[in-house]
Amino acid sequence: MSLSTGLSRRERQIMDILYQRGKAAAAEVREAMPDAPSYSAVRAMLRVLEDKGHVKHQAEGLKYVYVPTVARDKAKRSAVKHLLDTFFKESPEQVVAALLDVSSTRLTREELDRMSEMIEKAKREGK
Amino acid sequence: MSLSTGLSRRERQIMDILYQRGKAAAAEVREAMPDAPSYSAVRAMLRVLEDKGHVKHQAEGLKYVYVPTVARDKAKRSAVKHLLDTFFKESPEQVVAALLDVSSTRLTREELDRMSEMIEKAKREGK
DNA sequence: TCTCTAGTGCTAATTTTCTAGCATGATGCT
DNA sequence: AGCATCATGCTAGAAAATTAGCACTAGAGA
Repeated sequence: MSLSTGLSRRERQIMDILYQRGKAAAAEVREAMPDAPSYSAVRAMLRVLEDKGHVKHQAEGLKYVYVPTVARDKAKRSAVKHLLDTFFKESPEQVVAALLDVSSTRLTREELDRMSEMIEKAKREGK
Repeated sequence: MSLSTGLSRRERQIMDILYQRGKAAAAEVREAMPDAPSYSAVRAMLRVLEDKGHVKHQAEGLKYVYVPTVARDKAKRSAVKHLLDTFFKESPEQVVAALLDVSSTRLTREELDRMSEMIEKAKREGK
């Protein structure tokens, strides 16, 4: 089942954090969670996620570090798809508007240039 | 609490559907749900969502039609923000790459042009 | 060595989510 | 009128998620 519809509330929070950071130990995950529950609770949920196959762990030094099993890229793609389906079905180009809107202060000239270039490339290829 | 982190699995599914369609009756919501549960179950969840303040209902003809309380625009914006935080923190321009990738077949020349135009505008203004 | 700290595994119990089912009222048809 | 259909409100119970707590091990320092 898809990440966006198959996970419980807490599980989703945890997966989001793991995708943000790439990997994280239980304590780290806990700190990043909204309304953080107990450390035990977080560990238990990580174990459940591991049972379900959504994360795996590696021993790193003395502690466990958790990593999503489905590659960041794949998850990213399906997140974008889900966003499109939910909010931008009629007008995908509006994603760009939203992007400019949400992160206006952060976008540098270089980033904007790279965006232009990608679109120009798509035009050339699509033609 | 934010839509993306505050809702249970089923509640989130329902909200997604309502945002997709703008509004929907219980039966409609049910049909659109993955692993659709019983009709009663859906109605119960809509009631809970209404208690929590996430949706409201209007009588339309004989039946109830449910609508999200937070405006589509606001929800859209926060969904984009969440996507950025989770997957595109370092390189927001990659959203465009993902967009082109995911929906490559669907994008028309006109849509690409509009995207270009938005970016050019941002460049002019940001300069 | 003894003790403190920081990890782990496990489990029981609470809370929330999720579900089905029943009773009721309105509409439309024969 | 009598009946089928489709809507609603409500509630009890099952299932899943969420949580805390206890027992244990390894390493560091006095």
